[in-house]
Amino acid sequence: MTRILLVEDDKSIVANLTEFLTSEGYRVKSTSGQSETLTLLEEERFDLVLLDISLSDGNGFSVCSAVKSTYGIPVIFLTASGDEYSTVTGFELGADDYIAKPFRPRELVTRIKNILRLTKGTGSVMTLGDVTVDTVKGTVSKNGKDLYLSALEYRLFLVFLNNRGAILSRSQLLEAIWDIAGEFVNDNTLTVYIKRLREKIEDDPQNPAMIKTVRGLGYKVDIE
Amino acid sequence: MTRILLVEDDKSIVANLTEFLTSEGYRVKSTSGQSETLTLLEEERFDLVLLDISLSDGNGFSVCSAVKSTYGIPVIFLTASGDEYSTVTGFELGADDYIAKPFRPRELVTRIKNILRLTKGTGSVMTLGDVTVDTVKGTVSKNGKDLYLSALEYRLFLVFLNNRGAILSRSQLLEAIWDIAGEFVNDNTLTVYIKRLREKIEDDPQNPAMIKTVRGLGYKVDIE
DNA sequence: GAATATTATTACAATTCTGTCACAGTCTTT
DNA sequence: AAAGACTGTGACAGAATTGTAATAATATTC
Repeated sequence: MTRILLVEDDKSIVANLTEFLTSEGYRVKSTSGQSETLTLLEEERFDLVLLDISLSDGNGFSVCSAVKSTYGIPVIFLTASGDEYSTVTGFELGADDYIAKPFRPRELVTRIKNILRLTKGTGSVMTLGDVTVDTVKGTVSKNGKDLYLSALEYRLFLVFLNNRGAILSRSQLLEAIWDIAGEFVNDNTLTVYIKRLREKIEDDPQNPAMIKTVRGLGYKVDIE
Repeated sequence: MTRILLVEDDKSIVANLTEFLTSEGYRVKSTSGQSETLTLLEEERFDLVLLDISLSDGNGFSVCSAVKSTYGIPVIFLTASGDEYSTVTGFELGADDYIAKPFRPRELVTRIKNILRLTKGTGSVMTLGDVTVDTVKGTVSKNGKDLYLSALEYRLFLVFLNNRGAILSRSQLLEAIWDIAGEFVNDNTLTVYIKRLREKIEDDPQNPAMIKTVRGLGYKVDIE
């Protein structure tokens, strides 16, 4: 069920669009003011925002940047035709698409589907057991609780995540992490980092479930 | 250097668009037939395809699905105005955007930039100026030379990269980075991090080209 | 079981990161 | 031009990271 927030002053457009989008299987809520919109966004989760630029109190631009940066929800601008400035600025503010009024409802739906398809791919979240990595934000969490990995631990973890099942040799791992300036580091350095990483992500670091030792060959990730 | 393939029968449109897009800094090649297009795509790599639907031999739809499935290059449809069928079908075939003729060249450029931004995000490598971020490896480089960003600097940079063009307020940025435990940090902390980040990624940190200050509002990323 | 090789752990300085302060700039308004 | 608000900078301690060495633990081989 896709939830759409329609931010629009014009009552007739609200009525028409709500009816049409609902008939297309979307769940629609509408607001008209800037503060009202931001309040509703805090209370409820939406999948997409349809945003009229000419809001009565302030303009839609500030709402757009707030929506994009805080919630990461895709935004489609509804704009008066011929208002090229709006188009350009809208995109620069992070809008994902815009459509000029008057528009055909069917085209709007098509654009909605398209944007949802395009933006879905941008959120890159990987999981290993109960550990989640958001590579877009650069954050790691375990059971919803945030973990703090240092820069090198983070990169080491990513190497494992992107090579699940493969046995990674010491030299491969060393190369992957410490290749920055062709510097040589102690071979044991890796061992220590493995330990530190395990201590942060494993339930029982002494009996690691995620990063397994393959004696004589290296390390590998077993589980999905 | 962004390479665009323009597939269009109308010679005057080809001439005009080629000139305009070239002046905008794009590299443009054009073809007119279906087979010619597919041949050129095999020989050369393009970043984006502008595709007229009404090709003389066969229609543009089959070219579109070929481009998307074989090469994964984003496609923008050029369509006759009012041809709603084209719009809908085009999107369903995997087009990333469409624009109705006659269109303003500037709007086309805006859409081109937008699509490149949206589709670039899905891959693992993002660029801002001469700085490249590989979110799969967790590495950052500038002109091919590796940069070392601390964990927090890296996350701050990612926030900017994923919200290009948007003005990000101090509180938004603070929230995005220091929200891990709901701890409160000094407001100036962000200022200092901005400075440190600029010192690592900017050519001239005193005159930042990537992370711009928007006085009274926050910061934003301007360039592509 | 003893010897050996491999991996794990602990501990330790050197370095870097992190957050804050005080103050120096800069822009805007009056 | 002066005042006020906002942003940038340098410096500073405390904390964390980073790499290494020494030592312990474990598995493998003989």
